[in-house]
Amino acid sequence: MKQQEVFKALADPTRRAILKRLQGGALSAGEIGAAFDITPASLSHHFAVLKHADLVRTERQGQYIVYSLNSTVMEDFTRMVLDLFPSIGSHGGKR
Amino acid sequence: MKQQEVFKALADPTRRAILKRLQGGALSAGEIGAAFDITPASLSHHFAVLKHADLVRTERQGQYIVYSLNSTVMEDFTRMVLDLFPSIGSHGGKR
DNA sequence: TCGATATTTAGGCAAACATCTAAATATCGC
DNA sequence: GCGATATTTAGATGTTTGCCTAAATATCGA
Repeated sequence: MKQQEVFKALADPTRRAILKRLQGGALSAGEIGAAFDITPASLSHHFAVLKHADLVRTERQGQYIVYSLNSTVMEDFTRMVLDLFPSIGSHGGKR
Repeated sequence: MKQQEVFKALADPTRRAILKRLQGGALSAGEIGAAFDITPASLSHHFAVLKHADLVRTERQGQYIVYSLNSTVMEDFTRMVLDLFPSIGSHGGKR
């Protein structure tokens, strides 16, 4: 995991909201963008950051490009946070 | 918890290293800074960011200013990450 | 193939950020 | 109180970030 890239990616509220939206399942760039008041170009920039951090995956489906979460990196990140903040480490555990 | 402030604070590797160092217990600004190759002024800036995010507490002890972790906010943050990335948590529900 | 739709890339700009030096503030030991 | 030590504040500088508009690329449907 590119730890630094992941932290930087998560530092922006729009990108966190994108990840939240993707929790319900894969969505095209346009479907994601409908919830945000920024231009498609700016959205695309955010997608690039998330992709560079390996937090999302893309797949072209015809006319659309579909984004989905990369749960592997997200799990790695969660574990890393638990390591940085071990006070809560007993919480829940792994599955 | 000031969620955005916490994410921004954690986006910098020096600040994450500071938090790591504090896991062993409270340390003065100088003791923390000994591990980093930046000026005391820059260190102080990082402390200010961490403090603004409520991740650390300060207490003057005579000549020194002693920093310690604020475990409450760190636990809140960890829970929030588990909520953002529910795949690993045992309690993915909202709060 | 043409025109419409979806998305990214390129280029530019203002705001935010990390760092530095210099100066200010606070406390200690003498 | 004075000088030394510890830390913060102020001001400046170069870099990064996030957003925009305009243009490019890819795919679809007729």
